[in-house]
Amino acid sequence: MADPDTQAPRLRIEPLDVSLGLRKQACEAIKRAITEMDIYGQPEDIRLDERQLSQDLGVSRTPIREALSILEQEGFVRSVPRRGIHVVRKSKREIVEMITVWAAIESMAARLAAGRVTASDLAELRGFVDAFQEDPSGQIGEYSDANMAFHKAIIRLGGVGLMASLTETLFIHMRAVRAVTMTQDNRARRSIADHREIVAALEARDADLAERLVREHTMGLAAHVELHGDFLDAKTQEEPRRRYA
Amino acid sequence: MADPDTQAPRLRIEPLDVSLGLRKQACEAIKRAITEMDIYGQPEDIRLDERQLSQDLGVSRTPIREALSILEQEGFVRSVPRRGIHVVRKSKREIVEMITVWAAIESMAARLAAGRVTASDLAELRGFVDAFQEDPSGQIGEYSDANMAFHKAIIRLGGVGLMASLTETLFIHMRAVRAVTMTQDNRARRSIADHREIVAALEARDADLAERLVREHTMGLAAHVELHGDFLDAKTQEEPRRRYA
DNA sequence: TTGACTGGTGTGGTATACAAAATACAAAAT
DNA sequence: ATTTTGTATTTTGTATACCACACCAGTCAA
Repeated sequence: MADPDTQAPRLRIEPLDVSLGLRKQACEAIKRAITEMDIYGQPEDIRLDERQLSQDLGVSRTPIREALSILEQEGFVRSVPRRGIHVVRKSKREIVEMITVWAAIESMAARLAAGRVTASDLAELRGFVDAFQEDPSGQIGEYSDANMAFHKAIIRLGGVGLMASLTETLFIHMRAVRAVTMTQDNRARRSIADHREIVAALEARDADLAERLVREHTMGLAAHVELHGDFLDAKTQEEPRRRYA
Repeated sequence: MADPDTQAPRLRIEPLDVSLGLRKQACEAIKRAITEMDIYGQPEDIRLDERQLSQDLGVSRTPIREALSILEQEGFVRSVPRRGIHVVRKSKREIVEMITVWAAIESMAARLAAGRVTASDLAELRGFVDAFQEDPSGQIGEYSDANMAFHKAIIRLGGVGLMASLTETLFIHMRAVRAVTMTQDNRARRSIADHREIVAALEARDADLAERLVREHTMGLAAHVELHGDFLDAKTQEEPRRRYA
């Protein structure tokens, strides 16, 4: 009798989301605005004005600040006391580190998934690769989405929810990078081939192989960024000179 | 007199920590209080009162709330709108998931470290294991610290800073668990043996072996918690009955 | 002309006040 | 006696006002 929802058929009333936190809404809105903006496009760093945001979103500064706190903790913005809040521009090194962590997590997920995948799981994975020809150069945008979905699926199939939530943030940060790297060096084409191998390894329930393939696949991206990702650091804008230090 | 710091070499005055963000201080203070408290000791969930905290710490509610936002994002507390803020009690499953992610990250770190470690790094690692006899049962407390330091060192030697910051939070969460599991099943003794093997693998620059050993070592802890960690879920306190659904 | 100082302005940090919501308690009715 | 409902209290969420500090520009002096 502990769960009133299952004991009798009653009105199915979903809790109205209006009380689901005004700060979360602000957080989502700002995060969306940040991710949709091409951070690495313009060289000057983007500054966020709390008062501007508050009157843009129609709420007071308080929820804005709480949202920005969360965003800072997630690494999207950086707040220097009394100096303002800036959208962070990840350095090449930071991107490479994020990819490395991603590789660590997803390869472990692949290992775990090898002992758990069902036939329908495998079918789903194949759907992400078979929808494209050997050379998806003509449909980079679509393939980028399918690629993302493939990797997310691997992580999900590992069965460890924490992996999914941790990589969520990593993926968002790398959104801007993926679009560029995908077009370079025939990466999309190689990516498909790698993915096919990974699915095969999972189908064979070969945990060691699946882990190795995923790791090498993703670390390949890391190496690629290490080599060709200098555009990330290129236009490093110097701070306008700080009074201290 | 606008720029006192660069004008002349004078007293090395570090900026008053009060200006270094009052919210960070509150965050640290609350986090410390949480980690030092034995969460799994008493069955009822610990509720945090904003006003109580604000007058305990001598600041207003605003920085407290921002600190709690961060702590929630880090998974230490959970804030249900209009219902209060509670210290989270990790379930067995969540602990196992955290250990799994830890294993993923640290095994990758070990792989990377195998190609980077210097002689002094190895000496440092040996210091953490050689300080104890084969059976450190008599000094569980000290060994637990050394054990933690060993794993942190592995991650640090991987050279990926992001790994260190990500696992930092994981380690804090598992603090309470480690103390218990360490005494069970001769784990401390086995732990030392495993660590010696890991150091040997790193010394041999065997990346595959180092990765595997670290993974199996840590996943062994996961399996152990899976088996014997029921005390985590045992006293699951029911909420005092909510008016809605 | 150039340097420093000094005010002004704008921004973020903090505190407080107010409103909304949920729980607890009590009273009344069945 | 128990349950339900209304009220009061507690507590969170939001808004606003104020303050401190950083930057900037203008001015004065060397």
